[in-house]
Amino acid sequence: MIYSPELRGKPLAVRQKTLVVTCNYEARGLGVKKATTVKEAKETCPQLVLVNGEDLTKYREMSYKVTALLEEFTPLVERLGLDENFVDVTEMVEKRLEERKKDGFSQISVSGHVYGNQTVNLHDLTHIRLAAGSQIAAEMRESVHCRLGLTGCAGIASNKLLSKLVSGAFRPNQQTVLLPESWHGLIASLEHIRKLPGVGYKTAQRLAALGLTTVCDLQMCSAAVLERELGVSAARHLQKVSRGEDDAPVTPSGPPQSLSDEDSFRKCSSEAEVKKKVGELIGSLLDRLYKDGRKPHTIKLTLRQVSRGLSRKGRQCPIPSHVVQRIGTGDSSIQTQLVAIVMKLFHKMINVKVPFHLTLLSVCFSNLKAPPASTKQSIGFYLTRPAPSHSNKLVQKTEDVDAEHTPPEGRVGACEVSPGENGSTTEMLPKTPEFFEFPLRLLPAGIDYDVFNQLPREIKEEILSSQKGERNTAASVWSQSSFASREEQSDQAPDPTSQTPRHSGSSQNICSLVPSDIVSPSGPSSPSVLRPAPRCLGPQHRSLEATASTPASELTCATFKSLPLAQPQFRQACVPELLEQTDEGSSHDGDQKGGSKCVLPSSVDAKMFSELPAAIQKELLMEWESREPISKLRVAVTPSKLRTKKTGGRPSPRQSNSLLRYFKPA
DNA sequence: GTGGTGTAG
DNA sequence: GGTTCTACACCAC
Repeated sequence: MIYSPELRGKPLAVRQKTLVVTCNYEARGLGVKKATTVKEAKETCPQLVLVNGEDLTKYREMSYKVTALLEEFTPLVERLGLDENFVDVTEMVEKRLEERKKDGFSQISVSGHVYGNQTVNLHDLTHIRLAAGSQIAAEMRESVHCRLGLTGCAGIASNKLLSKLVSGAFRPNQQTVLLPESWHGLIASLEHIRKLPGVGYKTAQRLAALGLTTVCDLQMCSAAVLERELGVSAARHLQKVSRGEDDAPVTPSGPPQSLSDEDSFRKCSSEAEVKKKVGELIGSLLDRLYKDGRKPHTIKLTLRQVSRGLSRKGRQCPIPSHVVQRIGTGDSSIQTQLVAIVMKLFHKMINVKVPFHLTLLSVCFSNLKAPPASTKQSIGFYLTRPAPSHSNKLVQKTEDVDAEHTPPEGRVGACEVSPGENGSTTEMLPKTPEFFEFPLRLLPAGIDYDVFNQLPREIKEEILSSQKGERNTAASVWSQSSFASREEQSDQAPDPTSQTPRHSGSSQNICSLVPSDIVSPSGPSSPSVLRPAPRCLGPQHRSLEATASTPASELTCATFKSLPLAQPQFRQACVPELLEQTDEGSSHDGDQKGGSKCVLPSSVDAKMFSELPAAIQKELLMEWESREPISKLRVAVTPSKLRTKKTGGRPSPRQSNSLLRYFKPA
């Protein structure tokens, strides 16, 4: 939608091969369902517009922008797939309540729906917390809408499970709070056990074999029976889930732990074909690794054979250190070397002297580590040449790494973990690569990697140093909140039965933010002008759903779900309008193609601005356009401890940067 | 660490 | 209940 606004209002589906993987509300209204075949979907809805969604690059990039934006509010953001995030807003809520204690919380009210239409008791501190959480969720949704042009739902509740379940109660682009008294009604509204998070097809089958098909069945089932079938751990977990209990913390996701690429096909039965396909997969992965900035130390090949049905098998091995070193340097031989390694793995699984028939190949890089400082590349590399395109098989000669170079200290948020409240661990997390190897997702929201890489060094440094020391927040055990994701639930939640709330721990505030679907419905489509983002848009143009839910005695937040469709074009498309919309400061004639007027903020040095690359000019205009409404939403995060379950932990958050400073007249 | 399975979006 | 592209968690070894 963002890329192709002319499609707005039309039934649209995203396909991968022969499958419809998702569709917009217009398509759903005409009977199209997810996970059906393209053929069926076309029969159901002949006017259905199909777009190819096999390449996830744009979705992934937009997805990380949403996560990064939410991380500006708090670092406690956990990703769930590409379009959902849990956000623990407990601390934010506490801070807000502290600030408003004086006036008796008179400004606190619920934003959005209350699940089951339950009455909010503003004398009940738990209700007040959840209400505050809902206001925060609304601000997050607004920010995502303004800055990224996405709409979505959110659910606010006291744990991740409930916030996720309640986030889909009202859709699209709405949010719902779950008060503790209504948890049972929400759980009971799930018509089938399969709707419980964590219960997939296989588990549902096993449970059905025990005669369990509803959540109520699960609640009533004897622990012994369940444990015999699923094992103690899974059984206990499942029974807790069936009671709305979830004590899992919101664990900041950080960058992905692995990067993989796969392709499925009808038939691949020769070694040469395999080698070719593997080369393509590795090529695109090298591009992603390059942007990521980390280096993989393990590689894995997975394949699917017709003879073995749908099951896959794989082999992995460490990547030799001399090969690791060359990854990301633009070394043109690296692809060949990696293909050779993967082909060895292939031969471990397949005897090529016997006919074989593959239907899928997947390559996965894992054990990703930040490169040692000595492998840094010179800044000239980034300023003078485009990133090597391995997938296009361009041969790029890389300059040699500058072994002497030392990264600027603390530039990008080397994240240091101080002892927890209990005095436990002190762990030094790895520092991120240097600024010119800046991982995409560590950039401030709203700044594109490619554009960033074109910036002069001083500006890069300023952007990065302005983030220094801004992150690191404690996830206190007793208070967490999350934003949950969208759910495949009916548009209207059934009337819940009020029950005694279940507590899973101490108070938590969790928001899940789930960017909603592809496009927005009602807006008139403008033919030649792409509709830009944020505050230029009325609510009718895009949809953003945010939900907040509160379980038992805690505060939880909501989930955002969105379906990012293409971003770059969106940004570019924004520019023409933004040029006319900027209302602050003096104006200068822009040198944009078409001679459109460009109005710059008064503090900007027009000459310096005009000397910047066009892409950067556009980026800055976007930034200025979005700055004002954003700033008032930003919530300060108290520096503190950050607990992560993952090894790497991550340096931190982004903050919009004051690029404006660079354009002040001397 | 490795390999397989299950889940989720 | 097999269909796509990822990513991750868990379990056994």
